[in-house]
Parts: sequence; C-alpha cells; structure tokens
Amino acid sequence: MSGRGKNAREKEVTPLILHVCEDPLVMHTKRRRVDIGVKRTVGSAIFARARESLLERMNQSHCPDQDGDCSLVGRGHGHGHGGANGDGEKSNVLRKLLKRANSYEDAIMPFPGATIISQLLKSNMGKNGGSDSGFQGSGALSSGGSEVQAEDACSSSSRDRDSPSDCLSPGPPLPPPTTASSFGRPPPPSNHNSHAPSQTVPLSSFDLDRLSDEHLRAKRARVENIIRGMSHSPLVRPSAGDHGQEGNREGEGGGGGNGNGSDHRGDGGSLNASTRSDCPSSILSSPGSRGGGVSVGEVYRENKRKQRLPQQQHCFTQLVCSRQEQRQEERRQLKLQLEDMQKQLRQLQEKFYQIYDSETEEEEENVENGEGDRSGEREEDGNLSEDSIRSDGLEERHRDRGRRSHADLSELDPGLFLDRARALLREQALMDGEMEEDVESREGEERSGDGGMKRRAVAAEGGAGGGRQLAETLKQELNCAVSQVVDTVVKGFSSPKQVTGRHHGCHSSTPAAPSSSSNSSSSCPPPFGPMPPLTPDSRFGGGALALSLNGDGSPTSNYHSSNQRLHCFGDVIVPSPLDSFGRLSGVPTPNDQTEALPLVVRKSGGGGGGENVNQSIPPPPPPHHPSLHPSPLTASLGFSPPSFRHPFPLPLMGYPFQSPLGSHGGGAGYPPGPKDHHQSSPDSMDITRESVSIRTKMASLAGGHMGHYNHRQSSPSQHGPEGLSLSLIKSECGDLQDMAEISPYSSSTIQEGLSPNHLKKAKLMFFYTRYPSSNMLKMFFSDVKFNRCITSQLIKWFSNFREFYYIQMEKFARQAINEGVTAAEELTVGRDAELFRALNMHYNKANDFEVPERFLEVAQVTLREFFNAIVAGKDADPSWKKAIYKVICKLDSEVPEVFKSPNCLQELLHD
DNA sequence: ATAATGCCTG
DNA sequence: CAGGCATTAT
Repeated sequence: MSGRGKNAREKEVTPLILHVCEDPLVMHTKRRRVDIGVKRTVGSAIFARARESLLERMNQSHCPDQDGDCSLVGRGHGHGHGGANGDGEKSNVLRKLLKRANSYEDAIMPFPGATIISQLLKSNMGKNGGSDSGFQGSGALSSGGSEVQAEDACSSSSRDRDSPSDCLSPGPPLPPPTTASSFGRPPPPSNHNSHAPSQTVPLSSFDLDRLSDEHLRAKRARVENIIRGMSHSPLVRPSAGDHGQEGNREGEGGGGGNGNGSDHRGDGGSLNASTRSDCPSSILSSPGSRGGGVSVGEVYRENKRKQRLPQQQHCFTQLVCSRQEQRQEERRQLKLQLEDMQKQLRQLQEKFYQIYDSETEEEEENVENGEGDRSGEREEDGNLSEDSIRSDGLEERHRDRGRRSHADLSELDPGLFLDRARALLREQALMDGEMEEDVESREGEERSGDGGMKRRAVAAEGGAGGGRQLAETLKQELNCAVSQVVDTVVKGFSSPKQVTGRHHGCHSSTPAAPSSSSNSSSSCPPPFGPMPPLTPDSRFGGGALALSLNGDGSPTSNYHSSNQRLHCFGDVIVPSPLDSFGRLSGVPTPNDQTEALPLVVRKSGGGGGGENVNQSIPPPPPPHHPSLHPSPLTASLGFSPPSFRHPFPLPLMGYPFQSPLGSHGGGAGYPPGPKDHHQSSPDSMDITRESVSIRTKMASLAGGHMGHYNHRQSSPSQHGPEGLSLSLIKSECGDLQDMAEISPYSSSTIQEGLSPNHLKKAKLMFFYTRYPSSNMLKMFFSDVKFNRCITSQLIKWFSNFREFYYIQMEKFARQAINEGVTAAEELTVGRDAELFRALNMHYNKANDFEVPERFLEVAQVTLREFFNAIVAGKDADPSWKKAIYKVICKLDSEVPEVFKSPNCLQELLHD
C-alpha cells in the first residue's frame, strides 16, 4: 500500500518518469482514484432539506460568510502553530498557576495588591534590570525612549494589531518629553549589567535624592517593563503571543547577559530621543539601528513597521493640519495602554501566584528532601527566576509554610496572608542588608545597577518602616506612576471632549478617587489599585469578598473587581476596561463600543489575515461585540471564571469550563450542561487548565484539538452528549449567533461544534452505517448546529472510520492469505476475532456498547471481499477497492432511533 | 460551484 | 483525527 501510494505521489511530482516506469502503479498518469462513487443517499432529502434551509437561514442571519470563516481555519492553522508553541511554555506555567489558583484564591485575595506588585517589581528589577534599563530613561512615560519602546512593542505586535494590549506601555505618542534630561542622559540601565553595580554605588553615595528619584523612575520603568513582559503571558492571545514572543526573545537575550536586549533598547532610546521630535519616521527606521543580528523575525517586524510607517507619518502630518486625527489615534492608544496596564497588573498578580505556586509545589515535592533544586525549578518557569530576592523571601516563607503543610495555604485567611507577606518583606529587607553582597554575586549578572540600587533602597525602607510601610510605599509609588502616566497621557491631548472625559470618568468612577486629581503623588487613589485583588475575587465571582478585603488602600473595590472580572484574562478580547467601568459606574458610554471595537477586532486577525488590522486607522469595527461581552450585569453577578472569558472562542468554553462554572450557580455565562450532571470530577481542574490552552488553540484555529479534549472527555461519565462541544475549530465557522446560543438563556442543546461525545456517538453509529449521508448525520446530530464545517467534519469522521475499517480488512485479509487460508468461507468474524477486537477497540474503546450483530456480518463480508479480491489479484488495480466499497456501502443498516437523541450516549451506555 | 469520497501525510 | 489534495458526482 504505502509503496503504491508513494509511487503515485512520485508520479504526480515527476510525470516525466512515467514512460520509463514499468511499475503498473506508476503507469497511471494520474493518481488512480479508488473512489467508491457510492451513491449519495438522497433519502429523506426533502425532509432534510427543509430542515437544512431553516438552519441555514438561521445561520445566515448571523454569519453570512461562514465560508470565509471556515477558510480562516486553514490559514489560522499555520500561524497558529507558531503562536501556540510559543505560548506553550507560558501556558504550562499558567496552567500550573491555575491549577492551584483555586486553593489559593482565598489566601491571596486578601493580599494587598500593592504588596504583590511591589514584590513583583522588585523581582523584575533584579532580573530585568539590565534589559529594563531602556525604560528607565523614560522617567516620564512620555519620554522618547519609552515611546520608542512602545513603538517597538506595537510594531512588533502589529501583526495582530488587533491586540491592543500588546502595546500597553508608555505608548501613546505623548507630548515631547518634559523630562528630556532624565531620559536623555544615558540611563544607567542602558549600560551593561557589569557596569551596573559600580554605578549604583556612586549614585547612592552621591545623592540620596537622586537615588530616590532614580528609584522612582526605575519603578516606573519596571512597571513598563513588567507590562511589556507580561504581554507574553500565556493568556495572551496566540496571535499576540507571536509578537510577544519576539519581544520576549529580545528581552531574554538581554537578560541572559549577552546584552543584546540592553543594547537594543539603549539604541532605541537614544535614537528616539534624538530623532523623535524630528520625524516619527525615524523612529520607525530605528529598528535598523537595533543591536546585533537581526533575525528573520526581526526583519519581519521591521517590515511591519515599515508598513506602518506611512500611516504614522500621515498621522503626524495631519497633526499639523488637524490635531483631531492625532488625538483620536492617541486616544485610542491611550485606551489601549490603560487596558494593558490593567491587564498587566493582573498578570503581575498572576505571576506572583505562579511563583507562589511553583514554590509550593516544590515544597510539596521536596519537603522531605530538603530544599532541593529550588533554583532549578525557578528556572524552569522562567519568569520565576526573575526575582531572586522575591524568591528568597518566598523560599523562606515556603519553608515555613511547607512544614505546616500545603493545606494551610488554602486555609490562610486574608489577614494571615497579609501578615506573612509583611514578614516576608521584612525578611527580604533583612536579607538584603545582610547578604547584599552575597545576593549580588549571585544575581549580579542579571541585575542592573538600577536593580541593585533599588534593592538597597527597599532594604532601607524595610528596615525603617517595616514591611508594611514598604509595601505601602511601593504601592503608592506604583499607583502614582500609573496614575501619572494616565494623567499625563490624558492631559497630553487637549482632551477630545468625549473621549478624554470618558476616560476621566472611568478612572474617577471610583467613588473615592475623583478623576484626574488621582495622580497627585502622595495619595493618588490608584485607578488600578484594586486590580490585584481582582483576580482572586473574580474567580470566586463574589465581588463582595474583594471589597471587604480591599480595605487596605484601594478605596474602590467592588467596582474594580467587577470590572476586572470582566477583563480578567480577557487577553483575547480585552473589552476595554474603560467600557466596563463606564457601564458599571453608570456612566453612559455610548461610544464605548465603538472605541473598544478596534480592540476587539482581533479575532480573525490572529490568523494570517490580519497583519494590518487596526493599527493606526480607527477601524470601523463590526458591531457585534455587544453580544460578545458579558453584560456588566452578568459580570457583576458572578460571571465567575474571568479567566475563561473568551470573546470569540466562547463556544468552546462551554465545554471545558462547564464544571468549574457549575459550582457557581450554573455559570451564568454558559449553558449549564444541558441535562448533564456537572462533573466535578478531579478532571475539573485539568479541564480548567486546559481551558487556558484552549485559547491558544482557538486562536490558532488549528485543527486537531479534538484530541486533547478527547482525553478528558472520553471518560464515559463525564459530559452529556452535548457535553458542550468544544466547537472549537469549527467555531470559526460559527457565527456570532453561537454566542447567543451559548449565552445564558440558551440552555438549548444546540451545539456549535462537535464534542468528543459526538465523536463517540459517531463511532458507534459506524457500527450501523459506514456511509451516512449528510442528511442522516444532521438528523442524528440534531443537537449540533450544522454548518458546512460541522458537516464536513462529521463526514470526515466517517471517512476516517472507513479508512481504518478498510485498512483493517485488508490487513486481516492478507494475513489470512499468508496464513494459508484458501477459501473465503473459512473466514469468519466473531466477537472474539482479532479483526473484531481491533475494530471494537477503535470504535468502541470503552467496550461499553454492544456491537450489533449486523456489524459482524458486514465485517465478515468485507473481509471476504478483500480476501477474494486479493486472491484474485485484483489488488493490482489501483482502484480495486472501489468495487468492495460499492458492496459495503449497500450493507448499511438503519441506525437505531436512540441515536437521534442527544442523550443517546447515556442511554446506550447505560445498558 | 459544491459536495462527497478517498488517499496521503502529519 | 484533521488537513490537503485530487477526483468524481451532482
């Protein structure tokens, strides 16, 4: 067989050889088709047609161009792979995180976001100090350096420009750097790590003020960096992941010590500083000046950038002519930035969890063995290694906690957690003081001078004021920085009335924090302050909890928490937080949708199509989002799994998340498993984690995800037949309508996609029919909303079944011949036959279905047909199977009515 | 033009 | 199991 196939292929490729080849197989100029050409059952065509038309109409109303969507699948495939893979690592981390998130939620929630952030910041400092340095220059976010970075990030992400979150950082083309001096001067960070220490010392000794200044700046820079780094988070959409990865690579390179990243940044910063004002285009061209080798990826990005260039220039040009345009652009960017920041904060928190998690795990594993290779594990996670300081602290904590058993963790109450955090901070401070040298030696390579400096500052602070103060300070600083950034940006433009106003409103939405004033250094009510707590809260769906816990500083809790819930992990869509805020706060935000749209648009962009997407052009995005986003109400109610919010992929979500949601009052957002029991099986978590990766998969739109789900789902008792399909793949074909279907009210069993259970069902059906017509399939899978993709998939399934079936037949027929069987009559297929076992294993793995006798007969006939054909030497004919197919296709029997029931699996398997 | 099939490959 | 492709049937 294989040989034949190969020959055929060769034929196609090298037709010239044909005349030379004697091999009959090769003789065929064209690949011989063995197509059976089986008549297509038209039976009940009328009936089916009517139904079909009905369905189609439904579909059409929502998604006229299903085809187009379908095509995306293919395209997405290729691209998706890269993205998916890239995210893989992170994904794992995330999964890990998620896995335990639940247990920690309680404990973590209380943890003051500020503290977490500060810790993260510190850690980042240590790790990214060198690479981050670039950001430092941007004392003010508006600094050219930062802008360049933003440009970089954006441009790199331009591929999927649809993901605004990517460009979160400083981004918005802000007014010329007021603090030009700060960033203009060669930021210490720009230097290689090796220099860092030396610089740090002199600085600190020189001028405390300056030190603090730097400190502050560094923090800001760090924030930016973190944000930037965050963009790689696994949660980020695949497409986003692409560029994110690139960024990551660069960053890592810098961090790694080769200095590439640093160089690059440094160049960008300086270049930007010098040229930015002159001409934006120069910025764009800056890539050329980038450090060292330009990888293919970079080239690609460069191209992207160049593509964008015209637009940018245009923008600036227009600025002269009409500032409005620019403002809009800026506005948009600002928005993006804000969103990103929020997201990043959330992610920071997650990282924290992550570390915490990994540590915990390690503890669990190594409690008895001792410390083991903590560092090793940290390295594994990559991000974890970021902060040695933090790690140290964590280690300590873990040691402590570890002895108390893992269970403790989950039991920690907020207060306790907080205390621990403080203790940790103190420990850190202490350690810093005592082991500064030691630590430095260990991390010196990674840490920039700034980082070192920072650390000292931290230590000092900690010593003086204690952990709490430190935390507070950090928190404030962070908040202030954020606020300032926001304010700066906002103020930067002569605020387009609507937009700007709205933004302010959003920020100020917090009762306690009146709009712009927030940026005052001392008591800036952090617009995003509450963010951190969000995650935990969101998971619980109980905003109230967050509120009570939040007391520590962020005046606003519910608001944000609910909001966060909305976007939490909304990597995919990131429905602008602003919008959410606005709605929640009751501020009418008519335009929100419009504005947000651009962000949302990414859906398809991920694939391949969307390079351009909405870079600078205010995209007139499709007005479909509303339905996509859970209404504020929903969110507030407890749209529990924020992390699972997938704008588009929603359909998919239904399946995997079902269980998690179930516990939360039936997950308002998703259809409760039709009639199915929520399986709270141990798999729940797995499923949950899987969900994370689903995003990636979804984004990639690649096929073959089914397999993954199968593993989880195949277990019989799991999901109902409808099991909430993962509609995945085909979800693309799907329309927005699907969303509606999935939406809360639609408890209808109509599925957008095929679930593992559907596959199972199809396999069982194969015992009755080998050649089901599409109409038949539609009847038997009435719980599936058919579209071309679904139909094709089902047909493909059966095609695959047949393939396997016939392969087995041929195999066993030949085997029989080899064994000396001479008469077909000698061949019988019983339930104990090897052939049957093979088939049963394939179509009825669990063996929980009684294979109809008829199937045995058909199998026997088939086997004999093959036997006879082979014996007769018909197999020489490339299409020799065709005859057999024709015979077999007539042997289809009626499929029991039970199969028409969506719950048939239960019923069938129950027996 | 589209659906359906089969073959091959991953 | 799915994608891609070629072929065939409608």
